[in-house]
Amino acid sequence: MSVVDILMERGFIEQFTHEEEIKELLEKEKVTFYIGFDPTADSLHVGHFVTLMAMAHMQRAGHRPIALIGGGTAMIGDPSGKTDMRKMLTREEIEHNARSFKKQMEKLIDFSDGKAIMVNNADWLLNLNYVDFLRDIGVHFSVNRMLTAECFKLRLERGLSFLEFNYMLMQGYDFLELNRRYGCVLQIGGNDQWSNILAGADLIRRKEGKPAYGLTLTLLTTSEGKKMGKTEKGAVWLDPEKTSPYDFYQYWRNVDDSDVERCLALLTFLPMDEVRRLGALKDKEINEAKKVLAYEVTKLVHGETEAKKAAEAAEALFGGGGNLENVPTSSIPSGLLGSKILDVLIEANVIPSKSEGRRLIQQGGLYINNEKITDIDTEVTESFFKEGMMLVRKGKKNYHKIIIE
RNA sequence: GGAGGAGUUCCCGAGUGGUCAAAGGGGGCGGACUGUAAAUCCGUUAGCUCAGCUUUCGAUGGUUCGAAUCCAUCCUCCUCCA
Repeated sequence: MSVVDILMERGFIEQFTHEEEIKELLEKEKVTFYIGFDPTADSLHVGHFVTLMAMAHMQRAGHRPIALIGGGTAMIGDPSGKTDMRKMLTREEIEHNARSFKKQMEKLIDFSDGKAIMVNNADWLLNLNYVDFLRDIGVHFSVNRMLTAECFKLRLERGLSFLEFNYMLMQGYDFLELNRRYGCVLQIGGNDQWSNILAGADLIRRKEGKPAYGLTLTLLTTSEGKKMGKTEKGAVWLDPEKTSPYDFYQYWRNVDDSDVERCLALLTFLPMDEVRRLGALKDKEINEAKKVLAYEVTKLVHGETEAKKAAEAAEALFGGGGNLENVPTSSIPSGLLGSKILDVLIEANVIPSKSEGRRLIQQGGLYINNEKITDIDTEVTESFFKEGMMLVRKGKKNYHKIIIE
């Protein structure tokens, strides 16, 4: 079975520039391909994770991935599908973010012995000479054609600066540069990158007279078409400091029934037979599939130890009994004993404001040690702490363990 | 460069001197129902010492007993003309 078959079976691929040729190429040769990452945050999120998985599948099949950090292009900002212009980042921020990305990628991608490469397009983009670039690259781009590209459509209505309009040339040039430097012949990206990928492949064909290909990956969306990986707290990050392994686990534990199979296929390495079996479970049964999904994805991102801890904590809280050791914990200074419950919860970061806490209690959503709190003026005394800890439940499934420092 | 228009609470979007912490929708949160799911229904959604008070409608000043609403300046964005 070729990688393409694997990727297709698992539902990764959205479109190809040249379907048959790509299949043949990937079967016969070891190919160098690239995927771009915008270093606009200091961590990757679950949206990137699909891409990482595709990259990992490719590498396992013997191909060589290039992770391209868009240090140069981030200074421009990709207008595709965005309604707003992107804020500009400093070089220091970009470099910091790139370092974080690599650490996260190493969980899935083997960078040893040049089996995968990370490069930053700032290396060639930042020193370009404007006129040379226009004469060399600019000539090959037809504005008429660019204007018809899907990715500019929205922005043509809402406004597009010349700066951002150039993004496509930059990305196209990246592909050309990678082709020249590393023999990279394939670009992979999210489906929103289609126009940009085409631009690059075309450019290589024109400049070098050599074939170049592209393919796009499905964007991780729910069955309703909404982007996945968004929570009330924002994106679901791969960085444990930004999204704790427990929260990360819970996110996948709680996906919609209808998304389970898709997620298992895209986000784990489980064999497809198993994926289909789990995805076919009905009603209560599918909870088993969700546990597998949560465990597997957490294991890939945070490692086996963390995944086990998260699963144990969830089991203890929701399955009843068990070990509460790994439940998310915050601590309060002992001086707070005797204070009102709201002050304690604020200190422990369970609630963002007292107003919200008050509302929570009034609506009957706050439990301490599984007893509903009805009095706003409840004082937290030592008797609330069993074996040194107090279990707070906010709403139906939000647990916090509070200990005294 | 010229002429118009716009900037509202997490998002979209009403509001054009007091009854506005600001309609409506989305999202979020809480509750009911459940399977730690979805759908549905109900409540709620600036902060605080919650009776009351304080800060909020691009920014800064001003008019007024009183401004998101009027005036001035500035910033940002959009449209048309060049």
